[in-house]
Amino acid sequence: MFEFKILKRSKKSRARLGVITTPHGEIETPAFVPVATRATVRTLESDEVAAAGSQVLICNTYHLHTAPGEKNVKRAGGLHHFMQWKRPLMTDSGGFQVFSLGFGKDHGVGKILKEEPERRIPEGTQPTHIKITDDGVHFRSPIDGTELYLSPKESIRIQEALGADIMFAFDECPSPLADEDYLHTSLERTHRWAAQCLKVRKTSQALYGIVQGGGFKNMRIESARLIGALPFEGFGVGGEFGYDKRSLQKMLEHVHDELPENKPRHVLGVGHPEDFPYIAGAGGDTFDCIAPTHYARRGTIFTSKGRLQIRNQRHLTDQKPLDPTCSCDICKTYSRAYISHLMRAYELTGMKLASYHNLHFFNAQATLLRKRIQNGEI
RNA sequence: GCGUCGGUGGCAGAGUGGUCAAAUGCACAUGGCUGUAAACCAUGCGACUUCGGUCUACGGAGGUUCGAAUCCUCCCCGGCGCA
Repeated sequence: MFEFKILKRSKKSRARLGVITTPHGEIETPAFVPVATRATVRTLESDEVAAAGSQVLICNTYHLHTAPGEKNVKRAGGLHHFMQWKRPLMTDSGGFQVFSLGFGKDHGVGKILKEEPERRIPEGTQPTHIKITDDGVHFRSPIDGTELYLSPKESIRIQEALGADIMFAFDECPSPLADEDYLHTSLERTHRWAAQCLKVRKTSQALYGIVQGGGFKNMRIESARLIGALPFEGFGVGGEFGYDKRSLQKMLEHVHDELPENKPRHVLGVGHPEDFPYIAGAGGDTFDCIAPTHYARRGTIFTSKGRLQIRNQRHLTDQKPLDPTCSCDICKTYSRAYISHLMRAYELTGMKLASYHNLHFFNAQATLLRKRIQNGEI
């Protein structure tokens, strides 16, 4: 059972309000999707993640395959039961790890660049620690060196064992440093893999195809047409899109214009609070980002007035909540002084309180986003 | 009182004649982080600067030396031991 209903289309933009129905309930879209890589939104219990307003999480095939292994997850009754999360779940395919553990690690870059690089990765180059072939990817765990192989078939097999409501096709998330020829070859491979994923699937779990194409409009459009024509239940848009928010927005618009409009679109790995309006405005329905929890553990608090480095000494005497306008349990209960103290003392509770607040903030921003679309503001 | 060891930047702690504005760690500050390799990474951290340097600093005061955080003398302070 998988369904996407569009409740309202914006007259101002490509934004739409919708509901995705899954075996584990509904997702009001546009929705923010917290990242639970290893079957946990770090530092938080599943019911806390739900209490913070999260509708759906995305777990990771590569990491769960590494530990504890899909067999153990299946034995535990599947991901939902394993982590005691009762709402919808997605699993990312491991395609991002092709980048993050490959060229990303080699060059110390994330998938988003700020400016044009001096050198680009030519076609035919292999990352240092992993090997990308026509059929799949040979990984080596950066933690213990364990060898690991993922392919469309393997990824789908694992994702089916994990049992999330929504799976993603196995792709290559290309490095933002890849040159045009590299991207062409990679895109072709990702397209071939997409068809293979569809072919080998055995369950009724929804499967999203992934559009790539880097910062090249023609490749993005080509990819969107090709992937969009395949019988996926929805679509992910991955990789990088250029050097600024504006080009990201434009590229999303081009891609979404080519995708079937009655199916949900997920923007992979993008979603700082300031990104929400244009992601939705470009026609995105769901989007995930590690930012709330990732930043929280480093002391960066997201607030209605921007970011806050809670570890700074000055907060030690500040009795205000993290965000005076926030309605979360943390802001109702604890002061900046307390959380600053905990973070400075490396107390785990500090990371947890910060994570909860940030997560709540992101979810609240998504709620606000829906309201604004409803009101015709976006 | 005698003996002995020691007093170095916000803290801890290297250095024991020039290559020392002084290792390293912590603390602090700034920047980065967008499908989690990440409770992480990078930079700065005496003052002034035309960024080439200049000045002030290693308990205090003198001294030796071309040159002292480093050697000598006295003083102050602390640990330990003996009275």
